[in-house]
Amino acid sequence: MTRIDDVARLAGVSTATVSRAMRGLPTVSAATRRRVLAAAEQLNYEVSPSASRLAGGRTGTVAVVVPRITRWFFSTVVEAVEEYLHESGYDLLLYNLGGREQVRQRVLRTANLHKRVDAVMLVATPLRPADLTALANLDLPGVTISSGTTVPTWPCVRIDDMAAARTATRHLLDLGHRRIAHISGDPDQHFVFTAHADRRRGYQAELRTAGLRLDPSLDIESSFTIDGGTRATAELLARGTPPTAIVAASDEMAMGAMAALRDAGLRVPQDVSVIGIDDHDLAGVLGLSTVAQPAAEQGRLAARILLDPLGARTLGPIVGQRGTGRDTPVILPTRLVVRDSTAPPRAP
Amino acid sequence: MTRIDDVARLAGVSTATVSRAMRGLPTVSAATRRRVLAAAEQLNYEVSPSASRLAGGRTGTVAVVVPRITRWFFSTVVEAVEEYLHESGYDLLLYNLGGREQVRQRVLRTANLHKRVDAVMLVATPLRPADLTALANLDLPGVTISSGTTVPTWPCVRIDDMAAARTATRHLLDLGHRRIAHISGDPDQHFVFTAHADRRRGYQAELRTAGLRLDPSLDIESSFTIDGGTRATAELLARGTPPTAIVAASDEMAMGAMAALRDAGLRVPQDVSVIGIDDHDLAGVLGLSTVAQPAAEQGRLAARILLDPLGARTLGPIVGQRGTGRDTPVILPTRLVVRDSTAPPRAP
DNA sequence: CTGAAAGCGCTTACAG
DNA sequence: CTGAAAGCGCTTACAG
Repeated sequence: MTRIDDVARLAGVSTATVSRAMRGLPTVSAATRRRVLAAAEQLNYEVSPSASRLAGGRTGTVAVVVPRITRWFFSTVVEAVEEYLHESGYDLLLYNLGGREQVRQRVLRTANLHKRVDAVMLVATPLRPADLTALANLDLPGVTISSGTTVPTWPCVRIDDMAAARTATRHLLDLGHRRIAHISGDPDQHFVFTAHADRRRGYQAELRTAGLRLDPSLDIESSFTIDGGTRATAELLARGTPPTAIVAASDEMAMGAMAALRDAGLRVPQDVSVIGIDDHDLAGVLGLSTVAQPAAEQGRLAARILLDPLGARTLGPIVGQRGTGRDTPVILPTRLVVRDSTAPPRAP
Repeated sequence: MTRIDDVARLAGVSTATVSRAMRGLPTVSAATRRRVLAAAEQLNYEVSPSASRLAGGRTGTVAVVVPRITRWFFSTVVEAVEEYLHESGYDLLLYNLGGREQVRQRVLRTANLHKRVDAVMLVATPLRPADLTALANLDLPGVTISSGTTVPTWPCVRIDDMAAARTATRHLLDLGHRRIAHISGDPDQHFVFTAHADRRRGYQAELRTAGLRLDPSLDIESSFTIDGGTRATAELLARGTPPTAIVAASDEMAMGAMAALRDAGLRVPQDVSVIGIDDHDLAGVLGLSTVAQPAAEQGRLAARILLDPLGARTLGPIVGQRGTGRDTPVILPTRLVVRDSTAPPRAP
């Protein structure tokens, strides 16, 4: 395997100069740089990451932490982040928490990360208060996606969860619904994660604005998954008169709800309207109305915010960015997408 | 940050002994090991990966290459692989090809990988013949998942694609269908990737076994996605009398087909039956009949086959494994799952 | 079973 | 703009 001194010899310079030229440092004359690059090319030389990391203290690697890569939001974010990182010359170390407490510990506790990566991205990762301080003390650049996760000194990219839920609820109100249920995630008291709470507040606020009373029996907590949607809806139906419409806190929950309604012999939207939040890849196939959130764009933007201060060769401005997210979160817009799962309630 | 000599000093041994003790080498006395581990614990010491890699030549990292992490099969495989790798002490470097030719080049061409990882896993990655030889010459352990990708010297884990398609087709025949269409992936002549070809052969073989003539107008090539399924089905319907049933080469294609049928005013299964292959997370919600393949298990198994020869602390035998995949592929079983998208054809 | 010493292949002050 | 030399923090023969 060719090493730096092979290139140095061929180019007739020192290894220090090769090192500088390869990294594009400005302190190398154009002619020398050309000679070095030609020699590297000719020898098919590639810098050894291990040696470079040990000597330089930088890893060229970013850790991306997601709860479950199999869910739409996370795989979509990771796809966008992977592209941005690789185009910027960074590697992506994937950590999929998958609900394993040990993994959370290992990943989030200090020592593990700061020797393997230059920066950390946390995607909608429920954190314990202790994790928060541990991360803030990590002395590593970081960024979070989604309001659920906020590390004191890290910038954050997200949507306005409360507004998204308000939009969904208002759509149903506009159609004439008055008996509107809400199914959302299950707030684990051990974790700091506010996305579902914000969505719930949006649903409630919009009903209040419309002058409606909140009916607690129409507001169900479950988990943020297809199966959670199914269970929440079954519970809802078991409680008596069904609502005429359901706001689900995610598209996956909405899909679970549609399945539960079908199993109960209720038609969507004739008997019950359903709306989600996300714009999942399959929302179109299912005819699911939803409030779309830009998952890939949140990923790209977060990647850029993370890499910029590292002096990475980042990829130009991103459309729609307002602010850097460093002091205040960057909030990306959502938008209502009406399909076939929502319609006016039947005349009584 | 504590280094190896801090630990050595505290434990009263040399750094060589600390190194050996930390890695669990057998050439350390129990008493010494205990002393070293206690010192490391006390100092909160963690080996520097960069230094360890440079000195030892091992990276403790595996590259996992997928075409698109957002698709069901790939995210499910990656989730299982991530768990196995991390439990075995390995890091996972994610490469999402995403159809970008440059990325394929960068990832698959020699120099890039062999300095950053100890091994490579390729998941259903269409390869050019030139890539195949490049990888075989990489001198790096590797494993592939799915018959689409076969690197000469690498073991392979997959299902029997032809048998899966036969099972799907036979189910429709058993229900009484005779006019059965097939929609599958688009074979790109530049790539070596045989999964769709194998599934097509299974469909055709089963029809022939039933004594039916093949009707080329019922066999459509499209892409392996939701959208591909929609387009293929629209094309099918545009060709005249619709079939009474469709075999889709993947669940995502089947979902696209269901959407296209609905848009055309045809009901599933009353007018047209649809069956897929996969058992996608959402197949249940959609009531989609399918031939299930064990994605997570293929991932786990491939990870194990990859790590075993590296002397990794692997995690015991995996149920259902037959052979090591080194000489002949490991073939995992599929099974028919009947839901609501398949039914007998209507009486004419 | 343990240690002294060389070496892995770079980057970085420092000096010029 | 360029080079000589030290050093990054480990692992690995080698010797005992």
